[in-house]
Amino acid sequence: MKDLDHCDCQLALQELLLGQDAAANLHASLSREDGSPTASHDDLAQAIAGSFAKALCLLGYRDSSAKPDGTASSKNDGRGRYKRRKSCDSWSETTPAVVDDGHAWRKYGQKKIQYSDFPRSYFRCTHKSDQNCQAVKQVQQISEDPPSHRTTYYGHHTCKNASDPNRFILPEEETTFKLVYSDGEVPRNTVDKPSFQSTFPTKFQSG
DNA sequence: CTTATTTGACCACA
DNA sequence: TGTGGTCAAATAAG
Repeated sequence: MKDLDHCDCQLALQELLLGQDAAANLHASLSREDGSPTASHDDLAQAIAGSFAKALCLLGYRDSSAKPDGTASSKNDGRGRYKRRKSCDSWSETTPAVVDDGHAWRKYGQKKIQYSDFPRSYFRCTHKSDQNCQAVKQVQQISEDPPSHRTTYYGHHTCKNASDPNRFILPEEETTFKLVYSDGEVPRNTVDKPSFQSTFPTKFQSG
């Protein structure tokens, strides 16, 4: 069990709630198989699995496959100055297909990984320069026959264009299932120390 | 034109 | 020195 700070707990709670929400969507979608479904069952199931995986990772019950560093080296000369900063800011999820998480990503690299048959792609937030959003992710195919892709996220979005994480709920269903956050806005975009303590659990008031 | 992707070079670290 | 993460020029797409 790792040390949990407030940020971890709140993010984990978010993910659990999102998973619950996605499960509700899936249930609704399954129980109305006469009409055209608004979201594929696969996507919803992936959303559920992803949310619980993130939550478990945040709570320290899963390895987030993090890199052991924390150094921010600097050299004014050339390229390649990089490195992630905190291992606890990363999590990964594995899905049969690459899913759109609702954020605007821009690919900035691709590498062949030694013990992997498939290359790894590197993405950063499109708003890295506009809004100094530090979110990056890596996507790598793991297997082909049972299609499997692993997406590893580093850092969270701080850009305002970040669409809500309930994106897998299509607009038609949104009015029915949308999570309502404290102020109608997801409190995820405070980088390190968000200061909402009591606002978060006030959702899901049936009314 | 602007914006995104491809791709090899560059760099830090083990 | 090998590996993997990032940069940026060239290229593609809108």
